[in-house]
Formats: sequence, structure tokens, C-alpha cells
Amino acid sequence: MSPEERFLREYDPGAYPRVAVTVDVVALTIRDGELHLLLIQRAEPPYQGFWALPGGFVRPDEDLAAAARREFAEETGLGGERLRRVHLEQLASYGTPDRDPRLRVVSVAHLAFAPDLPEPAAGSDAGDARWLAVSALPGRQLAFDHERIVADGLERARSKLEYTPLATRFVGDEFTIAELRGVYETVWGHPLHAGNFHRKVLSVPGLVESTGQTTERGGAKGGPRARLYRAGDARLLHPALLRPAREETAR
Amino acid sequence: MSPEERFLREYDPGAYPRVAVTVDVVALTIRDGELHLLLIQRAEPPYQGFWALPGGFVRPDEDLAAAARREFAEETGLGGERLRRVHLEQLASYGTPDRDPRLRVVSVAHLAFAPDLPEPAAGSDAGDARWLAVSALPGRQLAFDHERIVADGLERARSKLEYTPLATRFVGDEFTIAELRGVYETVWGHPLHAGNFHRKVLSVPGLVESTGQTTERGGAKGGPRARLYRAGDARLLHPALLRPAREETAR
DNA sequence: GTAATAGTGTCTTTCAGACACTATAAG
DNA sequence: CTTATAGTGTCTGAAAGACACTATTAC
Repeated sequence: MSPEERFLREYDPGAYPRVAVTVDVVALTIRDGELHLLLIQRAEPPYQGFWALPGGFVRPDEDLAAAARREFAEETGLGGERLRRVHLEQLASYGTPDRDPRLRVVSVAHLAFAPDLPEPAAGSDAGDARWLAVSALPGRQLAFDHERIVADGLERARSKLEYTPLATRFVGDEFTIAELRGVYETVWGHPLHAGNFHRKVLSVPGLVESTGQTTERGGAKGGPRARLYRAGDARLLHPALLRPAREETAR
Repeated sequence: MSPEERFLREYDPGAYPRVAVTVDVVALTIRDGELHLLLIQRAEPPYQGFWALPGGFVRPDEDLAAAARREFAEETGLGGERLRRVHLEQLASYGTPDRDPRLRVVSVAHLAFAPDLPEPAAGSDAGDARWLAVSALPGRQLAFDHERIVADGLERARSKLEYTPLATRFVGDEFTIAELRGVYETVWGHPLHAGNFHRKVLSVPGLVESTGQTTERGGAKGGPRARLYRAGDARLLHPALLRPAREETAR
């Protein structure tokens, strides 16, 4: 490093070219047994008419996570306790020089897990936000590098279900083991063995705790009432709930 | 979102306040059976005299990963094939508004795994870069929020050894099972059972492959010559090499 | 009654960890 | 010869997965 460079680096960082920092949010929920993603239809160029992740510039004095939560809240209209229950974590940052044709933008992507939420009301501030089925995405081109970000977010989500209790963030406060199994099946895209899953969930310390209650009715097509559970206090699962063998996909 | 805000967001992103984007590198290596971290002693305020992670501003038209690799190369003097063999991955981004007293800085931290490297030559461009033992860090205050970044990097490294073959990045091209065990013991901070580790490493598909060679001599205090192995072609380990039970630390 | 589901029992296989043992090489 | 290490054999316990079975409820 030359003395000049070191000088700039230490004393005049503003002399370096301008970079914009944004947050984008990969927000996932489960509707009707299908994984859905919150997307916004772009009204203006670039990528006019394309679907894009909700996101925007980080404001001065605003934390990265706070910016992501604000963007999520703005587009869903969610607030208060229901917003606070949404899990939000940092996913990764994307900064390929030409990812936005207007200027250099580094986006800090976040990943959100939400229980089934209503469609953002049309005509509100939310504009053109929609929950779209993830299964309907392939073939549809997203704006910027958002396809890549979504792919990374989905893989992270699948992986997080293995060793954290975050599956409980996709269901209500009280839920049955079958509902929880539905979350795993939907996110992983595999049917799971009901009996073994049931035993496994109850055997992992801190995953769920009993409420002592049961559902009011049995299933739509019959069957006994199911017991209701709440999320437990574990932050990591030991032992983990591993996905059925991906075999040599990893090689 | 107000119409004004939407206008700014779409048409004049430059109107948003300036944010600087940097990369920082948590570079790890193993020297003398101890985990070491590459640090730089700061010559100027803020945090003058403090140890800090190597890092700097992302240049125009430079990818985030490229910036991190450049910073690592500048401080270690490494280049060519030896530089290419260093594993580098994105860790996380840090953007608390006041993390740098001079201006708003968002840092995209990276994590690097390197085999034992020579101390950066004094008097070179590398300046005051040093490999410091991680065990000597507690109690020593680092610049900015680098303590937090290092902690996150160490946890990521420990976790990555479980389900990836990255332990092989800490040793040379050819290595013995005992050397590989040393990596795990050093990073995890636990002694491992030699016999069980040996069998486990050979049983995981794609972790290592035999060279057919053995070491020239036995151990310093006697013992048979060890067979030499190369890194295999696996990118993920199935089944994983799990750390000895952390018990309920996670709760 | 019929069909579907909640929840449990049990067996097999895989894998981690403990322990023991042998073979080889340095000094 | 002594001592330390490489590598293997074997047993135990934990846990995953396959399969079977009972009890309960909707219709």
C-alpha cells in the first residue's frame, strides 16, 4: 500500500467513490400449504414490471436490521406485537459492481420468517406487494440479482429448520405437531413420516412445550383431536432434525 | 412510503446520505498448534495503537470478495497459487451507525482459512501486520467492533469444520490424519480421541483421499510412519463431524 | 360403519464414543 | 529395551427410519 493510499484510507475516506447501501428482505410465509415469498412489482425502470424483493436505502442512524424490519413493515402493513414476532436475520451482502445499472449499490439481504399473513391491502402504502408461491418462481425473472438472493435465502431457510426451532415462526402461537410437520414438509419439499416426526419433535429438548389443550375438532376427514403445543425455549436443536439424505448432491 | 420518498428511492438514490463500504478480514491460521489471527496495529486515530482486522474500502468496480482477497494479499504479501489456495468466504456485514466515529461505515466481513504462513516481513508494505494467538486475545481490546466480528468469525470457523472439509485448508497439500486431527483440536479447543477420529475421517466420503505415500520418519518420540492424504472432492460432509456435546449452552 | 388421523411400540441400521490391542519406529 | 504413536477391532448406547398397531373422530 502506497503512503498516499494509506493517507486516504486513514484520513479521507470520503474521497473514495460513493456507494449506496440498501437492505433487501427475503420474507417467507406458508399459505395453503405452499411456501410464499413477499415480492413487489416494480413501477419504474430499471426492471420496470419485474418482481423484486422489498427493500430500500438504509437511513442515517439506522441499524441494518432496523432498516430491514422497517421495509418489511412498510410493505406488509404489519406493526406492534405481530411485527415483533416475525423472525428476521441477516442473510448475506451482495455487491457485484454492476448489479444496479444506476450506481454502485451494496445490498445487505435479510431473511424473514412470518406466520400466514393477509395479502397487503391494495391501495395502501404497500403498493404492489404480493405473496407469491415460491413454486411459481422458476422461469420468472426477478429484478437485479434477486433470483440469486432468493435462492440463497431458501437454502438458508431449509438449513435453519434443521438446527433451530424457527419452524415455529411459520405457525401461530399454539399449534399441533401435524401443523409443525406441515412446515417442514413445505419448506423442505419432502413428505415426512408422521409417526417418527412426532416422536422426534417431542424428544428434542426445548423445541415445543405442551399447553395441555387440544384442538376443538378432529381433522376435516376425521381423526382424533390433536394436542396443542407452544414454541419451547431452545435456540438450537440437539440433536438436530436433519433433512432426509440429499445423498451426493453436495459433491 | 410517501410519494417523495418513493421518488427519491427510484430516481435519486444519490440524495441519500453517504455511506462508506469496507471489507474486513478475519484470517485464521494455525502456528505451533495454536490458532492465530491476522491483526494490524493501528498507527493513526481513531483507536491509535489498537489491534484491528486487516481491511479497507471497496474500490469501484471491485467485487466484495475480490476486495477482501486483495486486503488479505496486501497484508500477508501472499500471491499467486498460494494465495489462490486460501479459502475466503463472506462472514456477515456490520453497520451499526456509530461503529466508526468518522463516518457511517458498513463493513462486509470475510473469513479466511490459511495454512501456516510466514510472519509478514517487517518493513514491507504490510506495515504492522502480525499473526497473534487467539488465546492471547481475551482482555485485549480491539479497534471498532472488531472483537464482535472476531467472535462471530471464530464461531463460524468452529461450525464450518463440522460439515465442510475446510479443516484441510489449514494444512499443506499432503497431510497425515494426526495433523488433521490437530486442526480440529486446535479450532475446537478439545482433545479428540485419536482412534475414533482416524476411523471417522476415513469413513466420510470425499473428505480425504490417499496418496499412497507415508511420512519419511515416524514421530519425534517414535512410532510408525503415517500415511499421507490429500483433500478429497467433497464440499459438504455426510455424515458431519460433530463437535463433542456443548450440552445446554444453546438454551 | 368407513376412512382418516393422532399418537405409541418395536425392530433394524447407522453412527459416535469408550476401550483394548498390534505393529512400527525413535532414542 | 522403552516409549510413543498409527491404525484396527469390538462393544455399548444414542438416534434415525421402517413398520405396525390402537384409539379417536368426521361423515
